Amino acid sequence: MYGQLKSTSQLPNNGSSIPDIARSGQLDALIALEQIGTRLRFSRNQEIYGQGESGGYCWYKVVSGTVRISKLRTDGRRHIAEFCFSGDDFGFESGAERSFSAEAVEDVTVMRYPRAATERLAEENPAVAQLLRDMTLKSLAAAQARLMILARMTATERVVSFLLELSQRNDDERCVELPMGRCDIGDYLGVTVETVCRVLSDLKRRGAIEVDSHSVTLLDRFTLEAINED
Amino acid sequence: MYGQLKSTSQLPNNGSSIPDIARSGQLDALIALEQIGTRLRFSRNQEIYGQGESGGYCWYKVVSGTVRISKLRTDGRRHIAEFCFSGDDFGFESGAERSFSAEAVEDVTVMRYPRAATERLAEENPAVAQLLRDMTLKSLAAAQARLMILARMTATERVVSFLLELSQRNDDERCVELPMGRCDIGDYLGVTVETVCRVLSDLKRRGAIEVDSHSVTLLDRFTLEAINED
DNA sequence: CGTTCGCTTGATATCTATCAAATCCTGTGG
DNA sequence: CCACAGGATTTGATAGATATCAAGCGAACG
Repeated sequence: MYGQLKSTSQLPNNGSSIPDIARSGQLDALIALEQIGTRLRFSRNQEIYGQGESGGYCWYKVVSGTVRISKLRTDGRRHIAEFCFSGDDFGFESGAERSFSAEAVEDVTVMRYPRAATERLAEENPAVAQLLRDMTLKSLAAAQARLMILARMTATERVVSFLLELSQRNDDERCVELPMGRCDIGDYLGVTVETVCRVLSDLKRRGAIEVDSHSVTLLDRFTLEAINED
Repeated sequence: MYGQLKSTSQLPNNGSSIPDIARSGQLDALIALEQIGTRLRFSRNQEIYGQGESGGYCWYKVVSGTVRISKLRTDGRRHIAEFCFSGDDFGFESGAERSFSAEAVEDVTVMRYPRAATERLAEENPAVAQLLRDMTLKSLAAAQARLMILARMTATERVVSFLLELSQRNDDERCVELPMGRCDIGDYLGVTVETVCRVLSDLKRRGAIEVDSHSVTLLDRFTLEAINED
């Protein structure tokens, strides 16, 4: 669906033609970015990049599959900062050293973009620069929304907000795929695996959802929205 | 210390001189941004902008004082996403509508920058664009670090990480000023006021800190760092 | 001087983590 | 195709942490 686009004619990669590129819009910006990317495949649980790795020198886009961005603390506690699905960008970091690691939740294909080339492109093409800013802003908004959830919500509210979030990213509003395990969900929501299971079972008992190992069907959206209110 | 700079000669605001501005570096980018800002004052608890307000059309920088970025849920629970001290930028949002409000914790002076002019500047001057991206990236990193804290840490760990965070932003490493109330701290850390008090009292009993209503002295940094480990 | 608001402490209730065990999947090899 | 091993999921019992409710204290302010 995604991947390396072939329409190269009007987009020379050398930096000598600023005026040409500067006039292109968001779409051309996207195409220009595609040009400098490499397509990569990772299998289940394989590491895409590791915490502490020196390579803050690129960023990524999920082509297909699911990626988790996580951090392991010295005491063994793990936190998942984000799940990335196809179309999502990840791997932006300010420092040179990665403070998170990225792993494939299931078999995954990603595009990797070198940072230097991206910066160059951004310098030449304001539309690219704005695109990058928008991507970062979007990530920021998502992180802040999650701050709210983790700060104050109960386990049930967290799980429900997670299910509703996933359902909004889906074509099918009723059936939510869960490519990640219960443990991943727990580490994402800041609760234990057991709590995730108990909440799911409880929602099932109440008739709000149907649970399967790798998918959930939202039966009573009204109840779920009520739990999630706001 | 901050404020509207006076050295205007080489920085015309009309958009007709791209080459001139395009060659300037980060410092000039900062100066260029200062040019388009307005200085404003707010008194304690006064609203700088409100949740739901249409004006995502500007962003701000704290000149002096402390600002809190918060969100009020329909059920009355409040969450503070961020405290901003002098030098900090705030108010970046992707949507047109504000999803958070900003209020003065104490008497505060800020610079306000209109978004349209900023965007124009970013389009003309790649250094400005990169500066904006870096600011956003910095906010993102801060938000993700806090995600970790809120997701998995105990009340004591949260309070200690808060104190250490504040002390790092201070000149005086030992004495931490607390311009915000205990309730604000609780809403920032995702715990109740009572819990904040209890943790502070406990740390005091253990000899790790000295507590005053509006300041804390870090007596035993070793113990504090140990609690905060990682 | 009294009022009010913010801070602190205590008692209890509630929620979630932890520990333990049973059951269900999934992939593998026969 | 089936049996089996190992991990993931689910459920139960209990302990621990924090919220909630309640009351006392203290400082700022009219």
